Amino acid sequence: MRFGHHHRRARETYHHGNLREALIGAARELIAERGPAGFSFAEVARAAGVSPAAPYRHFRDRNALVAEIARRGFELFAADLGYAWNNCQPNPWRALESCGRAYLAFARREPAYYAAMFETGFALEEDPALAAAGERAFAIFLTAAEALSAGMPGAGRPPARMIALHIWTLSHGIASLFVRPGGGLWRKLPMSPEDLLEAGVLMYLRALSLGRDNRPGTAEGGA
Amino acid sequence: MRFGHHHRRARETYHHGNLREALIGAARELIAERGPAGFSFAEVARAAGVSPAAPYRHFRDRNALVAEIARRGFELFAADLGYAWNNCQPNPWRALESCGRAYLAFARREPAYYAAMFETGFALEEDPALAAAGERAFAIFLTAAEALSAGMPGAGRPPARMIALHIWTLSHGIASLFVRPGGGLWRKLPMSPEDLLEAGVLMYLRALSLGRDNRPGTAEGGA
DNA sequence: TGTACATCAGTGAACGCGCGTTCACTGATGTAC
DNA sequence: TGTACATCAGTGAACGCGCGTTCACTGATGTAC
Repeated sequence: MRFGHHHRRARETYHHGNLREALIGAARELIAERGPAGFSFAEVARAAGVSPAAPYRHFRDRNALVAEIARRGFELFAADLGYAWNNCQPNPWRALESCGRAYLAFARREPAYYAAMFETGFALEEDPALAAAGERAFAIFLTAAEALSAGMPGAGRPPARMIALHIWTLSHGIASLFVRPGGGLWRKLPMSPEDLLEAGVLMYLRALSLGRDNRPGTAEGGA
Repeated sequence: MRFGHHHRRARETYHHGNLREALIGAARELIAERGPAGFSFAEVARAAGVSPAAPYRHFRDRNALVAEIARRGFELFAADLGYAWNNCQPNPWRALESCGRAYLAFARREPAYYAAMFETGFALEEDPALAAAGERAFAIFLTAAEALSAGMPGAGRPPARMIALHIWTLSHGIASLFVRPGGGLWRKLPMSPEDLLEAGVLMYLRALSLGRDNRPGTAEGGA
């Protein structure tokens, strides 16, 4: 416990000293390269320069390792979103849109975390720590939506939770299809994902600033 | 070529007679159960009751099989969307929203196709047939958006392609997070995915039926 | 400051297993005559 | 209608490989005295 609890340089000594972190780092690189299903437990041990039995001292199995990465991803994501929200500055709708942009930025900047969080098909509900971290991230969107909602005309306004869900899911759809390389089917997007998102959020919020009376389709004889 | 080209009952004979289809069927079941990465080429052969070498007569490798399933998925998806659009009846915005609903319905009804299409992390741009099938599906959204756009006030109206992208990505985000079991982190959704989507589309189209002057944030002193 | 000891992170050898892929083969099918 | 033949879908045995997991072990660390 003197200074850092272990040698910094690690390796060269029998004990690694920081294997848990090294495993997570190696797994992140492998996920970024080949996706969350693209590597084995043995491989991540090899990448960390350690025997195939060593990881069992730190993670029950491969899934536990990926789940831990997803958990950290959500923590980091929540921090990013909090920063983007920026205490509701300069105004509520800019702050909310900024959260959407942070979603895209995160998908671009942290492909490994993003993949672990959203592309594993996990039974996430069974991991309370992971679910809680996810909740914390979503809570930022909710806070932003509440701040926005508070200054809007009441009639026909959806609940803040729904507003948060709309912006979240729109951001998620754009990130999944146009930011992540896997969704790269749609390369011919005639604008940046950020512009697509901004335009969508702008439209959405424009409607939000109105009462309920203005239904679409009126001009076309909507049912 | 007399009637069906081969025996119906198949097996019991040396030649399978319809192995290609049988492999696709077996793979679809395995994907639905365990995800697009959750089975081996040998396993799908076993499921089809055939030796592990047999699939090589029909697919170059596992990826080619999954790609073929994705391709068929997009064809089926395009058909569903066409049906949902229903020739712009009863009116343009209902028709477009109906396409969004079809997106959710497809994700729910065809988990295997959906997973093969969107959850493989494929290098899809390298498979022209697959890319073309994806384009055909998106084209329905585009047609629906164009029909809608044609009857709207021109000022501040985004291009039809952008409208189509907004509804597509919103539908995709909701389907990925709330319809697919893997996204099941968010089980506490206080409404059905369909209602969430409908509300979002409604908001969006409400803004669409206005001119550009009504910017959000006006009441809050938007920048 | 020095020694004995408990702890536990990492070792390396071992196991059985299923996978991907190849190969020469076999036998059912359809067709030419 | 019958026979010979070309085709090619499916066989099954074989290969080397890496994986997941276990186990008794080893040796570095920190601590009690």
